Amino acid sequence: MASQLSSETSTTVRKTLEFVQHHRLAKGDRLPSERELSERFGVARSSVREALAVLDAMRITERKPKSGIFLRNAVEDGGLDTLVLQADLGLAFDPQVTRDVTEARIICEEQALRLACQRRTEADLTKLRRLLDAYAAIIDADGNPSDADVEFHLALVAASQNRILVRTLTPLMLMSTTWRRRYFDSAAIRRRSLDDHRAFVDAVEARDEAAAAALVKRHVQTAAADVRALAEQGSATATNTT
Amino acid sequence: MASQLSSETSTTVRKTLEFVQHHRLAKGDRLPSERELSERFGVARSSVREALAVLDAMRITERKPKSGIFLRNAVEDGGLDTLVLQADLGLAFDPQVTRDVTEARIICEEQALRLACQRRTEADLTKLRRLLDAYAAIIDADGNPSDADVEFHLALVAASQNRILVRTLTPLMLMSTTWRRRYFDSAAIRRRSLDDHRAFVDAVEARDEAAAAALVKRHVQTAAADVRALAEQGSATATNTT
DNA sequence: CCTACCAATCTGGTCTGACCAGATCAAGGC
DNA sequence: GCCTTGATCTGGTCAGACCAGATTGGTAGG
Repeated sequence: MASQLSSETSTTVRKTLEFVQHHRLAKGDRLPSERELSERFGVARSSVREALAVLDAMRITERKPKSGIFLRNAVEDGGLDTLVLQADLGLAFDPQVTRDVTEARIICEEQALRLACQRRTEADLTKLRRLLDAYAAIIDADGNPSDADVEFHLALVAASQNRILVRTLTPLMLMSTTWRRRYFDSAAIRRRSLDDHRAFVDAVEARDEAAAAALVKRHVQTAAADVRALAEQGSATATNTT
Repeated sequence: MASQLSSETSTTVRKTLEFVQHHRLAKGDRLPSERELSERFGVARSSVREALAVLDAMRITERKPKSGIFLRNAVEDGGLDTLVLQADLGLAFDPQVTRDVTEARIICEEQALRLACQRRTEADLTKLRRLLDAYAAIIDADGNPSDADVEFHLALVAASQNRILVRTLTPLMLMSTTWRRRYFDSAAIRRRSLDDHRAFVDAVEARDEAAAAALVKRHVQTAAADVRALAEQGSATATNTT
């Protein structure tokens, strides 16, 4: 969640998170008052309050009436939405986080694919083929397929007929793909990714659970390793991707 | 996420969701203007705007400047946070949703427990034993252990050393437990739940993956079945739990 | 010197009203 | 009938105000 908020609210959320990180605030610490934040950020208190409502809803902060604003979870310890928000904002990540995301994605996607093999409908297959074509069209036009990649993976999971799994994997996918946007710069990788996707659909169509499970494991792990290599390479010159 | 928002914001969020449901609004539909909502709900526009900021962040609505407020996802199609929010607000649920949540929980918790068997530390075991005692104390005092239940399950998952899995399961746990609050009214169920929890810790300590996996599957499925029975029983008199 | 109490101050919660600029739409001119 | 145009509506943002409870610092009493 938490993309494309109104500009002012979005920037205020960002500034607040940066404030927390910069001042090394931890769980339970108190933030400056709304009035001070509004002055510090150069926006009206109402704008600060909108940002705080978002942070509150994300369980990052807690506003105690007549008392103050307290950190509920450190930014590093927030919910998945917080992480997606951080990825959107281009903030840096603990390498451990990317490893955990990869592991979680493999767990959920593998089981989802197994279910998909059992339950996929003809409509699912049709949709997947269509997304496959769209994906191919994008890379033929030399575009960045990161959004199409998310859409495809989620459609694959949706074939499990479990909408909760889709919603669970959505933030994980969004995070990975934010990181992978640069990664898709390589034409070879785009092509390999498309081949993998085709193999997914074939396995699901053939109801071959074992093949699907093995494929997704390799696909995600390979991609994650490539991203990690790219990140380490990049971190020689820059600490984060802002 | 999205519990314990400030009272006004929370109720306004609720009213807005109810408005959407009541008027059968679908994706892309337009909501009344902020000014009209504020009048309709009897609160100031600033309060409406705070609620809309939350709904925006949850990707439920989209505010197009100078144009209007549009539904991005139908309430039924929102993210996990939306569902947790709905559960918090006591709104009704599609039975399919509870089934999907159960399935997703089993998938994630089973794999998390397997990892926990491999990676659990002494500190994890100490914490789990402590939570077990706290749980026992609560049911001895005839209290409702739903919060302790969430805490225990999440600690169990945390022993997998994968923080993303914890965050992924958090909303699923929160949802289940909101539903299960009534369910814990039965002393027999509270006792059985405690026994299950003890067995979890024993299996993780013994690093017995197969036992842990089987246990969690049975535990979650049994609980879900009981809740479903309770819900069907309750729905004879009331459609939802408001 | 320490404690207990009280008032000034600070804080979040909420409301009112205002201005801006772009989107929308209906009325009027061609 | 089509296009222009201006009134109107919308979200975005701001300033300032009041409330009531939490906090706190200083003072009076022990």
